[in-house]
Amino acid sequence: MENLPEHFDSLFSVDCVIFGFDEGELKILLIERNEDPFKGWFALPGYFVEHTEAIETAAQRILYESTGLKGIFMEQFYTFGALGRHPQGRVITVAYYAMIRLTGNKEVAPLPTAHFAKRAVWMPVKDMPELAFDHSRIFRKSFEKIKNKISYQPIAFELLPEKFTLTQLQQLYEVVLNKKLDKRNFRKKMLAYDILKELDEKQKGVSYRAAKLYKFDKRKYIKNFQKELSFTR
Amino acid sequence: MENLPEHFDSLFSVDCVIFGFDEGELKILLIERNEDPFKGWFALPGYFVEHTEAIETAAQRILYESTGLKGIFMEQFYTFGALGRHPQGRVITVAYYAMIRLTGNKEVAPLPTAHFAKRAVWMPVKDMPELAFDHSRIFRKSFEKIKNKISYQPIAFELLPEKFTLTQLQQLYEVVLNKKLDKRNFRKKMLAYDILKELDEKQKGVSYRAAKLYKFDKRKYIKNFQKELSFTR
DNA sequence: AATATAAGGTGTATTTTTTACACTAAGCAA
DNA sequence: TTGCTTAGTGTAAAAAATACACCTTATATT
Repeated sequence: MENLPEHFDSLFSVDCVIFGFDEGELKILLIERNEDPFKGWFALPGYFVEHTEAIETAAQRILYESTGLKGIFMEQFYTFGALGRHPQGRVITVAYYAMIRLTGNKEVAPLPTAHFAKRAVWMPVKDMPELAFDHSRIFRKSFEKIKNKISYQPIAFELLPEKFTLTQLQQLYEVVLNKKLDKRNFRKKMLAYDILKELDEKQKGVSYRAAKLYKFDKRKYIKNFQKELSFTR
Repeated sequence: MENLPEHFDSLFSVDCVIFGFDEGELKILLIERNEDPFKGWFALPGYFVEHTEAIETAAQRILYESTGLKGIFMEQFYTFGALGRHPQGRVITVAYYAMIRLTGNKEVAPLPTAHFAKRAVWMPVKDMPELAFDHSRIFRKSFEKIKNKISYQPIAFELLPEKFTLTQLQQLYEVVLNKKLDKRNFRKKMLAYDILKELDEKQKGVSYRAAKLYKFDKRKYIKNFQKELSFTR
């Protein structure tokens, strides 16, 4: 790096908040740290960005190395750079979030090369421990973000299995928004948006009347909505 | 910085998008660069963050040095780190925006010590030239942001003089949202929110019937709204 | 076979919000 | 006094949101 003043150099990193939804619970992906500082603590999957890689690329790489999840599209939501946030010096971290379906992604583990992570776990949001560094704060901010976003963008479907019931969808909204919704109104509204495809298929393996399955219909969504959605009430 | 790998070091900077509203026009604050790269180009006020300062602090300092504006509260909205964004090497930039009233802030100029900036200008958004680095992109993203935010948060008032008419307020919404609003519906809705204080005072110096002046009433706003606003339609 | 259980699935009336739409009033200038 | 320009106002119709309760269906149990 020529012509640029040296004393401005800093380290920077990415941290990933990955949301999943399973058995009616919202979960996020954590690693247990294997290195100081905060050895033994839970933390968001994250690490330093290489000098020659794009931030998004780094986020994907680091998520893969620390949890085995590959090719997850994440959205940047905030950059944290408070002076004291890293005990060893100035580290600025760019935070990303993603919502993924747990089906097929339940087994998570760091690559053997990821010396900084001992293991990876899906942690229910309601049982969240205090996290390393300022990661608790980062998590809270990401949660605010998705809470807001789920109200007007169809991101809930990313958390559900490809085929889902309206009740599952409603439960997800209820968990994220932290409020009870009226079943009839919810269904009426959701179906009126005309972004779901009703399948000729029913739920299986339940010990009561099986519900119809639906898919999110991306084509319909794109066609119907350059306008705004509101999934909140 | 001990124990941390050296090859991760990068430079990082802040860039500021400062919005103003004057004579019915939305403007943003630019500097003309006085140094290579992009010498002679317009750019967003921005510079490198020092190793020992918080990012927000840096944003305030740099805005002050490059334009003379002091104590402006800015909100972070995105971090740009594409590999090729700075011709001299890897620079990650944290972008901030603010909306300020132009009254009393029309005269802007870099401090003599700010060698990188030749002059500062309020540029109408509609006349925006191509900017240095990826600043055009940063600007576009900030504009999306405020367009969205003005629809549900009372940030418009920050752009207006302390005392303003409803027509001025409406014009501002029309400029930002880029659509015509109905006068009666706009007023009805705005007054119904009950966040304005009607003053015993009228516009002065106009060559037609003078309009009533209003103030944004922050106390009322806080009292009335933990619910959501919608200023859009 | 009958019954119990548990969730699935549905409709309507009321209220609230949004929209569309056009004229009179006031103040200044000529 | 007249003309010009913007301020200021109301209502009806449509759309969206809300509140609310019962019957249906599949499975499990006896």
